Amino acid sequence: MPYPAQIDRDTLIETARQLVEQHGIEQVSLRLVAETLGIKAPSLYHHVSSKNDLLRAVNEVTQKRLFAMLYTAMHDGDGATARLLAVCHAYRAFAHQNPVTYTLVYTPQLDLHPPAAEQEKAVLPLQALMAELAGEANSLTALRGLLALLHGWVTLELAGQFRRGGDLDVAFAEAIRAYVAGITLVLSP
Amino acid sequence: MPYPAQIDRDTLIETARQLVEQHGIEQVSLRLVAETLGIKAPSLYHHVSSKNDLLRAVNEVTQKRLFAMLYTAMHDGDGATARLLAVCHAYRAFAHQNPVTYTLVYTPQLDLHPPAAEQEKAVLPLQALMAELAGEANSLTALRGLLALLHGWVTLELAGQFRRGGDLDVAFAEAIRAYVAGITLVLSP
DNA sequence: ACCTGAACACCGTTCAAGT
DNA sequence: ACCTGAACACCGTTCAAGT
Repeated sequence: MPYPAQIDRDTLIETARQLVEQHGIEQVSLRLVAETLGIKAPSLYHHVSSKNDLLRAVNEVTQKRLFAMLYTAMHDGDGATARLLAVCHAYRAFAHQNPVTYTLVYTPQLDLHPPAAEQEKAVLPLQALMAELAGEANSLTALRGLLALLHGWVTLELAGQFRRGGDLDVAFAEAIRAYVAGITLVLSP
Repeated sequence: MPYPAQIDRDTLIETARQLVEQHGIEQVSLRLVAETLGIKAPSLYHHVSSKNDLLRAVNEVTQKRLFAMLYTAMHDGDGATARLLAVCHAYRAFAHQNPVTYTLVYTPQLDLHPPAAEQEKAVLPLQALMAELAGEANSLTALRGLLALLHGWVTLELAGQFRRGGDLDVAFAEAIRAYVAGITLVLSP
């Protein structure tokens, strides 16, 4: 017979997301998530099919939030280069504000990735911006290199691999500007 | 009284490394590692202090093997640019050949990283190469950007984020050449 | 329809006991 | 000095039983 639902899928996902970001992925068990919601672990299986399914949903949310930030930033400044730099700084800021969940999205070898189709759609406005700098034909390559530089930079930063001093804000801006200058030079339309 | 040691630390680490690479990090339990070595799980604690300690040791080995490959490649070709491109291709090849253990080295949020001092020493010859292109004063920034681009590219590739077609070998080479051209331009001595 | 208690097979880790 | 069996507290997951 009917039973008043105590949680729904979205609050479950959001609770899990916050717990992961706060305590780290290792500390988050289904029992902890359930307890935070005031129910028991087996009940979670009415809303997600497995822990992996839950984490995959968390990653989808993280990715959506990231790209939302990027597209907000994309309207800052005049000209393609200025808008691109704003996007890059927004990207890095997001990773710094969400170190655990950001890392989780792009950690390979665990099939926790959001569906590829989602990712592909989300990235199109950014590719259009690259097309302005490197030409239509080279926009995909230019985009891939940019994403690699952004992701690699913040990941190594978060992994504590950039600890030899220097102003990382300045260095990041320089590395980005070098890459952007390079693609307009090497790949220019 | 004395007891003939059946394993030593190095064979333990190497066995764990191969199991992780073969079966993925999730599938590798201490009981499996022990069984592979013909002993029982509790015995492992005579050689490592915890599973994390073991994985950290595996990561040290992976990092040493990676940089060994890079420095072999560094002697290929004449001129700083050619040698740098050889290093970049060696880096990517290593990641493709060791997808799981490579990923594990640079996965943040789990304190599995090799001691920072090791990393810093290993990277010096590569920094010297960057100094030839971008000048001594900018070599650290240029190095960080290069490592970011390399790590980001292979990670996104391994995470299945570059699935929209195109020749990834060519695109990788172009992205690297764009960055190298950019640093000599923007950061030049 | 949703939630629970009890149970399953696993896990990392500890430790007294064996050789 | 090294290895083992038994045990501990945990984990994800299943399922019959409750409302």
